[in-house]
Amino acid sequence: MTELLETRTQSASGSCERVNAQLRTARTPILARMLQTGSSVSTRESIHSAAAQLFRSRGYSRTTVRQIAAEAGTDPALVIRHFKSKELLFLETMHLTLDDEPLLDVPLDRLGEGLAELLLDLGGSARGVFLALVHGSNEPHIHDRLRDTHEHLFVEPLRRRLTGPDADVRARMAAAVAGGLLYALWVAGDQGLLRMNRGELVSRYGTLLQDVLAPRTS
Amino acid sequence: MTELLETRTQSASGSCERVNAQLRTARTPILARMLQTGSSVSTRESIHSAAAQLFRSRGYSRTTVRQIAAEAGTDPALVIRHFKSKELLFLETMHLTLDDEPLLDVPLDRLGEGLAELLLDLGGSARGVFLALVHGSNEPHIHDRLRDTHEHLFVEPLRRRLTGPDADVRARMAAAVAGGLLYALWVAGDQGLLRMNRGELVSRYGTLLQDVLAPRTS
DNA sequence: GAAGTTCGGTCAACAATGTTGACTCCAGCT
DNA sequence: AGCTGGAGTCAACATTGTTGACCGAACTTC
Repeated sequence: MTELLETRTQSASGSCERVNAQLRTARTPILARMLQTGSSVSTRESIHSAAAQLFRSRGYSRTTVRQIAAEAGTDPALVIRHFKSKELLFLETMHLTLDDEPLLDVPLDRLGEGLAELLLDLGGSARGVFLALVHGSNEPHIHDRLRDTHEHLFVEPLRRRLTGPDADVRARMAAAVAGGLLYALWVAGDQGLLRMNRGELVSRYGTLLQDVLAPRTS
Repeated sequence: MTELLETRTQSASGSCERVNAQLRTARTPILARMLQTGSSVSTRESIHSAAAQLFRSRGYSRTTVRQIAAEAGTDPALVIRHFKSKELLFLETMHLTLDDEPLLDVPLDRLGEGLAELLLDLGGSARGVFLALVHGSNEPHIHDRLRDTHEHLFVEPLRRRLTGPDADVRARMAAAVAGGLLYALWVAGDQGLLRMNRGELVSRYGTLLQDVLAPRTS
């Protein structure tokens, strides 16, 4: 019964990295063992990538250590042995970074538009990591991670481009607006915004963010 | 006598569906139960309020059915028997509402400021419910609840005050900005914003929201 | 008034979860 | 050869949400 469930789950989530990982651990044990510490590195790697994929797609509470172990082709106990706990494994796998060059390259009077484009092109794995962090941030350590992420993903790059006594406040407000867009789209799932065409959303949010970053003196 | 009991229950709970459910279940024996054991209705009530408090303060995943039962002075099995599951109990207890009269009373050119004041005065139980919904929205039904809440807590009251072809878009963007403020303060925990004095935050966010709701034609 | 039904309450159990400890196995060093 | 240390396996633990069996009291029906 359990095997049936596991194979079903595995075949349902067919992934190239998973097959490779399994081949690495299962098919070439001799070769792997010959290299230094043996299959330790590669199983650790398998666990890491399996956990990253599962946490991203199913969130923290809905992915189980046994699922991770099955996906990585190993034992639940080994998952805990390598990374001390499920939470530490989560923290080690869920990092949200984005290149801030696009934000630093664009001229200052187009910073809002650049940020809007950046946010609305953000998708795929970034969405999964962001949602996993937000949903999991009931746990104190995950909350800390989300705070740090917000700080050095949004606030710091923006503040670096601004000047004046209230640069910090403007950067934080723009970061809040940026986070609010991701919140509305991904967390709350505002269908009205989701159905808008990208161009108009970029334009409207671009000018909005621009006004926050460099307010017009009316 | 029955009416008296019912009104008491209603005023204590404050939810239409719940009252109907109680009327359905507690049809006949309600009077005698109150006089004799006094347990049936009041246990349900105890479970409800204990669950509400625990969900608000500790979130969905960190509060356990056994904790709720202990707090209500009853048995874990009874918690499930009254409300079909932990998730349904959560959905029945976690309602986020706010009086929208303050938003409807204020003149249109002060709507942004009014909303900003409303948001920044929001605290206490509203914070707990909001965070519980956001954190728990990994679960599909809780996600639906959060979407509905966002829609008829922010979007609808704002759109009702706006006119023009893009009223819906402006309302949704303002709602996203509002949600972004709560996200930055409560979910991400932006220390810079948290440490700002309330007056300046109200002022800055007031004009920001006002610009979104009724953009200045520059 | 007696029998039956219903419903709240209690207890024990279940499967699934994260985690730990005992044990095996094998490479590399002394 | 013998020892050490680390990777892997297996069985167990406590805790979680949830269910089923039983109990007792009260309302309904005869």
